[in-house]
Amino acid sequence: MDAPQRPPRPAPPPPAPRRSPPGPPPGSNTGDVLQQIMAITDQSLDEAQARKHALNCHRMKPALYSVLCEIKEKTVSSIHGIQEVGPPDAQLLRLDNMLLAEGMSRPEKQGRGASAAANAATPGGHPNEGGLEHSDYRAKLSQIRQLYHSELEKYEQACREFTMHVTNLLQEQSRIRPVSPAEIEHMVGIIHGKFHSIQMQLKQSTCEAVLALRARFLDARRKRQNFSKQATEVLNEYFYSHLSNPYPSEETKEELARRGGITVSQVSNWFGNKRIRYKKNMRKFQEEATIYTAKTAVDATEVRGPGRQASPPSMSHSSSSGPFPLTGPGDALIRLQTLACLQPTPREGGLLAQERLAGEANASRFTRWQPRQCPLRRI
DNA sequence: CGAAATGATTTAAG
DNA sequence: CTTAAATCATTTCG
Repeated sequence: MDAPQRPPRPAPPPPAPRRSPPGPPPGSNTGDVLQQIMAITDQSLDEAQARKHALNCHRMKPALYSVLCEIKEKTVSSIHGIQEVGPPDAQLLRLDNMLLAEGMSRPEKQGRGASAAANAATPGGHPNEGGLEHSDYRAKLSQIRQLYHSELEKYEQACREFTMHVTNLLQEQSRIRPVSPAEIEHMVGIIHGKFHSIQMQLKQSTCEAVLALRARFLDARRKRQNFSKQATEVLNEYFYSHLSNPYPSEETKEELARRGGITVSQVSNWFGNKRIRYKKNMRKFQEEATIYTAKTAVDATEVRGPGRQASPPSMSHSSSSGPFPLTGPGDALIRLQTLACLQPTPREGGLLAQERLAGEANASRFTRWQPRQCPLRRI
């Protein structure tokens, strides 16, 4: 069975097509070879090994090898030309950054980054919330992370296996045909590129999942809860006692936030909502206004609580509102505005009333935040 | 259950 | 950045 190397004999015809005695046209030769190659796939491993061995020992092998070398010489330039092109992976970079920021990039550690990000992303977060919601959120985040890493690991292992397989194959083939290490490396690079794109898809979908989760859990609109009585009271108190200029300064906001047990952002939100809604129709707030102005009046005249009124001296008697003691003008203000709204011809009457009031009760800024008449006006 | 109330966000302007 | 205005999503109320 061993066919030791013999000096190449003069010239036997090319590796005769074994299967076609009648001699088909030479063009079908390659087709024949292809067919055989395909057939190898179906053969058992033993057969393949045997065939390989036979091929290795074939007497024509050196000749074939040299021919292949020649062919390669001619095509090597083209191979070089196809050198890997560095794909623009700016997107990948972005995804990586995001995953890193989301605490996704470390395998099985505590979701530290995610938790921090979550806290940072909820400015209006109540101090008490966070326990239950966050555990749920973190559990789901961890689930995503786990899936992500198991998939990643799977892909990486598959990539390694496939790379090794291809490398072995090429090394095996290098006995038959010339295969340079650079070519193997090139092939490995291609394989890695393919797996890289798969990984990118994985990262992208992970990012999407995280974003969806975030949108679902961290959007405070979905988990809104009304303020406590205390907070509402504090806010309304300030609002109606500074009706002429309901724009608390930053320090005042902090004070209100502290007293109401809410955040400064929430105070700002509240005042924004309150101003616009009060302006929208003041009639609705008349009762509330009366209540709170009366309350502040009581607070201002009678020292009810020991600490209650002592701390905010700048708030209790607003210096900007002028000298009126809050209850009288405040009340009158409400009445007048209400009347103005109820006038059949609100345009003139309302403006006149408002201007007269403004003139009487100082408040040059008074008219500023109430530019429009009451929305009763329909034209 | 539907409407009102309400806190938060988005959009646009300064 | 702050704010007015519009809008959203939820909670509360009748």
